[in-house]
Amino acid sequence: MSTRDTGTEQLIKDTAKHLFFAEGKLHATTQEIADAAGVNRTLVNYYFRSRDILFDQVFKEAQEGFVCTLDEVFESKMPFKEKIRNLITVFIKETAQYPFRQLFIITEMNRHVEMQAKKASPKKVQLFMKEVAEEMDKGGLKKMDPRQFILNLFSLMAHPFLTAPLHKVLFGMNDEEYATLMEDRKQLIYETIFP
Amino acid sequence: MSTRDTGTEQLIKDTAKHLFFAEGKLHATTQEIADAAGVNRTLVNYYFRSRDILFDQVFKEAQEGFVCTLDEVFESKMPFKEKIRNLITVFIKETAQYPFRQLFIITEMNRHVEMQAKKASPKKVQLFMKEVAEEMDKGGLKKMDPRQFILNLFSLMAHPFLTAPLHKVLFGMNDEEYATLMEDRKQLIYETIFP
DNA sequence: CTTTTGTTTAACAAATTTGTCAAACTCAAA
DNA sequence: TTTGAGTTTGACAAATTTGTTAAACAAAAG
Repeated sequence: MSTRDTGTEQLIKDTAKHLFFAEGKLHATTQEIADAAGVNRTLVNYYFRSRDILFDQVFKEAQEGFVCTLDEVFESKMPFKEKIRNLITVFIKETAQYPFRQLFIITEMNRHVEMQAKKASPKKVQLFMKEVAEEMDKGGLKKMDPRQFILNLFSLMAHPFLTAPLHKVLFGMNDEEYATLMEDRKQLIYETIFP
Repeated sequence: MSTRDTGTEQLIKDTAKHLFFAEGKLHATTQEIADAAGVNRTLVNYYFRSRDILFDQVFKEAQEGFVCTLDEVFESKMPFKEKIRNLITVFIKETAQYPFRQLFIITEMNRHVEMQAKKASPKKVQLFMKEVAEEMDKGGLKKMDPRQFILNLFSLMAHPFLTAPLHKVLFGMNDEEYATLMEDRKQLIYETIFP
């Protein structure tokens, strides 16, 4: 079966990603996705057979995209501090665009409990943890369990985006003001990690 | 209408909270809630009229419970550092029990966009921000936008619980090991905040 | 014991969401 | 222009989830 590529398949997938990751509509219906994409709902079935398959594809790509982005940073050969600064920049840029992507990954992991076991590709994580540990030995970093360091780093980067609606209310800020606050965090996180 | 109080109404509500906040089943169906509670599904309608009303009640109580817990800490008269240490202890204890509560609040806020405006009771937040600013002036705290400090604090406390399933896989840890890691974080967060 | 009132249950109806199918359509190739 | 493969659409069927009703049940009141 050849294809004419009207771009519809990609449009549906992109729209789904936008609803899930950017707007946080974690359980959007096929009708909502189709409406947002401006196409007939049936096309979701035509291109993806079922809602679940669309979800699975989006989920898979989300996970891969996330991992890829991080791998590029992790694998680059540069001094530790540079690498972290780079990570912060890249991560915050990505998260600003898709603040709910991790959330989606997490809630989907909750639904498919069975797959929690297999995925584990901890090699690169192990490698990064080793790098962190070495930096601690060198004295460039406060000594602690490297996993705690990683948790700190990702918490500081990701959480303010997840909780944006909450904090906008609490702080009485509009979208633009909050975006500025997030931009300022890049430097701040760096300074918090490296006092 | 008087009541005989068989405890069923409370049981349903508690079960819903457990599914939502502890297990992260953010969009559990009434049947799933009833099953988990071991009661007939119809009772959900008998006691709460509709699924939405149950959701709203649970959401409201979640929000109030969360705010109450924090208020007690914020309003206590004690030195700043003590207050923070107290906050960390209380918050982590609560979050360990209900790791997805904030998540629920956030995703529900996304659904009812209209109510984002009204809720704002920023008085206590303002007060706490002022307290943070004073502590910075005194030199007990690195100078920064108080909002950033608050974001840091809550990110460090909350996010590792939200992302627990993800990090258990990445670090290859079981539930117990991860719980220990979380317990250790209390002290670590304190030291990160007050270098 | 009977009645009354509140609770629980099962069967049914309504609403929502998803999946299927055939017909209509579009565009490139023959 | 005609054909044909892929695409889009609307109508319909199936599945899932929610809401309603009447009858069965349980416990306190009379």
